Amino acid sequence: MRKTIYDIARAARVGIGTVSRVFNDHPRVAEETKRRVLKVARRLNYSPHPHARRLAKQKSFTVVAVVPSFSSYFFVEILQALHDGLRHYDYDLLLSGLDYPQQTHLSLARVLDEQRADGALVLSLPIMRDLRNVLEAAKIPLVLVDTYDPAFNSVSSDNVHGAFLATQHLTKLGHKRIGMIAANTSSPPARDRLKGFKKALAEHKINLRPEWVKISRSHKLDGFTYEAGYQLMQAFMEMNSRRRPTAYFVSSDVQVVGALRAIEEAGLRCPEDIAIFGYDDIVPAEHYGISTIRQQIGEMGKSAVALLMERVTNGESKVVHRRYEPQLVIRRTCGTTQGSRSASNGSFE
Amino acid sequence: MRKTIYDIARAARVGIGTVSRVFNDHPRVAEETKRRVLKVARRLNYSPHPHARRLAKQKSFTVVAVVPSFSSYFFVEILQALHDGLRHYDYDLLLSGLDYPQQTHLSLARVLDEQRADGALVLSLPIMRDLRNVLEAAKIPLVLVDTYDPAFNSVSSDNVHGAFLATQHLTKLGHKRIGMIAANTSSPPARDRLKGFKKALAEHKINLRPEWVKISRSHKLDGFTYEAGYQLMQAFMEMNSRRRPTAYFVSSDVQVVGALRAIEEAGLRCPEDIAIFGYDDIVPAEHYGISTIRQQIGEMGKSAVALLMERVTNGESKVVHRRYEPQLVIRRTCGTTQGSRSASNGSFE
DNA sequence: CTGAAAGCGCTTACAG
DNA sequence: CTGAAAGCGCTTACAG
Repeated sequence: MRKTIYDIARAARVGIGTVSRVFNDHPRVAEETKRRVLKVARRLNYSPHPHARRLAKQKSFTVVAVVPSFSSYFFVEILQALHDGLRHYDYDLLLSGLDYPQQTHLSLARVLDEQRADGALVLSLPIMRDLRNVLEAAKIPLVLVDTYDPAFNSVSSDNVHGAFLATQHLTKLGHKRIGMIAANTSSPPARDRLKGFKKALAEHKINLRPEWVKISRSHKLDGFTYEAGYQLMQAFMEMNSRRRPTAYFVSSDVQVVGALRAIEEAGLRCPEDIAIFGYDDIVPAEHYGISTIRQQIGEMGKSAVALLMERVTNGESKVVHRRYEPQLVIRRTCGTTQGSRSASNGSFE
Repeated sequence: MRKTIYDIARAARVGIGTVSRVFNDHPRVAEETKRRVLKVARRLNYSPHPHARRLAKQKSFTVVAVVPSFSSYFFVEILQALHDGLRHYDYDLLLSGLDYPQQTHLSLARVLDEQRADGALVLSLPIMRDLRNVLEAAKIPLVLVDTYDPAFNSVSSDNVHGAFLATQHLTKLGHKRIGMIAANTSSPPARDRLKGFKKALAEHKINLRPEWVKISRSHKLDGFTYEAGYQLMQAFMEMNSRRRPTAYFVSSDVQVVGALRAIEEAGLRCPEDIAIFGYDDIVPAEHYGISTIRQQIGEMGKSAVALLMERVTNGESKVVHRRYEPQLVIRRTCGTTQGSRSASNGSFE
C-alpha cells in the first residue's frame, strides 16, 4: 500500500504538518526532527503524492510545450534540450502537438484554462492575432522559443545575422552570382533568413536577381523539407548554366540535402561546380560536409527553461529577449576561394 | 477566478455531487438536470480541476513513455503516433528520457513508485534483468513497443521477417554475393535483422561469408547512425572489388545514407555498381530512393495505445503480443534484375 | 434521481 | 520549532 504523510508522522512521532515542512524545506524545522523524519521516510520508501501536492499548492508543477511538429530535426533537438533542462526543476513537460497551426491558440487556451500548466514554451510559431490574444489573456509565464514578439519573453537565434554571415562568406570566396533557396516566408525564421541574404548582397554591392531567389510555397513544415530543396534546385538546374548562380544560400540543411540530390542528377558536383551554404547544422550536416550556420540549440533550450522557471518560481516579470548569435561552420559544400574561374565569371556580371 | 464545482452547483441549483455526476457520465442523472448543469457549466466556462480529480479518483490519467533517445527518426515518429493515440483518451503523455540505458529501470521505478502514471509504454529497450524486476513489481499495465518479452504485452514488428524479405529480394534480383552492414547486436532489432539476413541466405543456399558481415560496435544509438553506415561501407570499399559483395542489406536507412556516401567517395554508383537494401523507411528514404522495409509505425503506435488503455480502463489483463508484418518498399537503390553481369559473377561463386 | 458528508493526500496560516 | 485544523476541488458510497 502506498505510504502517506500520516504513516510517516506516526512512525516519526511528529505531526503531519512537520513531515510536510520537512519535505518542503521549510526553514524552521529542528535539525534533529528533520533527520528523524527523513530517515523514517526513506525506510518506508515514502514520496509525496504529486497530485495531492499540486492540489494543495494550487500549482501544477508542469510546463507545456506547444510544438508545431514533431517531425523535424530541429524540434527534436530543442525538445530534448527543454526536457533535459526541466529535470533540474522537477517539473513535468506536457507536450501539446498541433495538427493544424491554426488551432494553436485553441489547444493552448484549453491547457491554460484548465490550469494544467504553470508556464508555457511556445516553439517556432508565428504569433498571429488569435494566438497573441490567448497568450495575453493567460496570466501565466511564458517564453517564446525560436520566434520573436516584442510583447513576450523570447529566446531566439538571430536568423538575419546568420543568413548574412553565410551569404557574406560566399561573397568572400569570390562569388558574384549568388542565389537563394528559401522556405515559405510565412515562417518567421524563413523570412529572416531571406532578409539576411538580401542584406549581405546589398552590403557587398551584389545585384539581387529576382529569378535567383526561389521561395517554397509548401505548407508542409513551411518548405523546410528535402522535397522543397530538391525541387527548387531542380528549377535552377534547368536554367542555362551561364545564366544561373555559382553559389547558393539555402535556408536549411534539410533542403540542402535535397538540393545536393538535384545537383548530382544534373551531372554536376558540389563544391566543384556549385557552392552551397546551408543553415541549422542538423546532425547529418557534418556527415555531408555541409557548410552551415549553427544555432546553439542546446544553449537556447537551457536558457528558455531558465527564463521560464525564474518567472514561474520567483515571479520575475520583466520581459526579456535573449538572442543567440549563430556561428559559421565551414565544411565542404561551400568550396574554397574561387580562383581564375570566379574572376572570369565575375567579369560577366 | 477559477470556477469550481460549487459555483456550478449554486448556479444550477443542485448539489455538488450532481455536478460531479454529470461530468462523470453517471448513468442515473435526469436528462433535464444534466442539461441544466451543462448549460451553466458552459456559461461559466467551467472545467474540472485535473489534479483534484486525480486525487479523488486515485488515478493519474497519465501514461509514461520511456524512450531511450529522442534523436532518431524512429522515435520521433513512434512518439508522434503515441501522442496522437492518447489524445482520444484524454490521457497525458509523460516523457521519461534516459541519459544512460543502464538507468532505465531506476527512472521507471521512480515514476511508478510515485504513482505518476497509470500505465507505461516502454520503447525499444532490451529487457534486462533489472528492468524486468521493476516491471514485474510495478502493478500497472504496460506495453512494450518495438521490443519483445514473453512476460509483457508487446507491439512489435517482425524484424527477422523484414530482414528476410529484404535479403530475399536481393537474391531474386540475381545477386549471389550479398553482404550486410549490421547495427550493434545488443539491440534486439539489430539482432533480429541479422538473423533474418542469415535465414534468407541459408534458404536460398547462398554461402555466408563472415567477412561480408560487418557489425557496428558503436554504443551511440547502437550503431544505427550515419557514421556507422559510412565507416562500415568504407571498410567494404577497401576490399578488392572482385572479392566483395555486389549487394548489401543494411540494417537501417540512416546507415544507408552514410553507406551511399562511402560508395560515392569510392567512385562507385548505386544501384549501377552496388545494390543496397535498407530498413525502416524513414522520411528521407523516399527522397534517396532507398529500397527498404517499412514498419507500420503509425499502426504500431495506435495499437500500443489501444492495448494499454484496454488494460488501464477495463482492467483487461491477458498478455497479448501483436506483431506487425513489415512491408517491402522497392525503390531505386536495390537496382533491377542482374543481367549478364549477375550471371557471370554468380558463376565465380 | 439527488443531497450531505466523508475522504483522497497534501499545505499552511494560526496558536502556542 | 511544532501540532491541530481548515482547506485545495473533486468523487462516491450512503440515505432518502
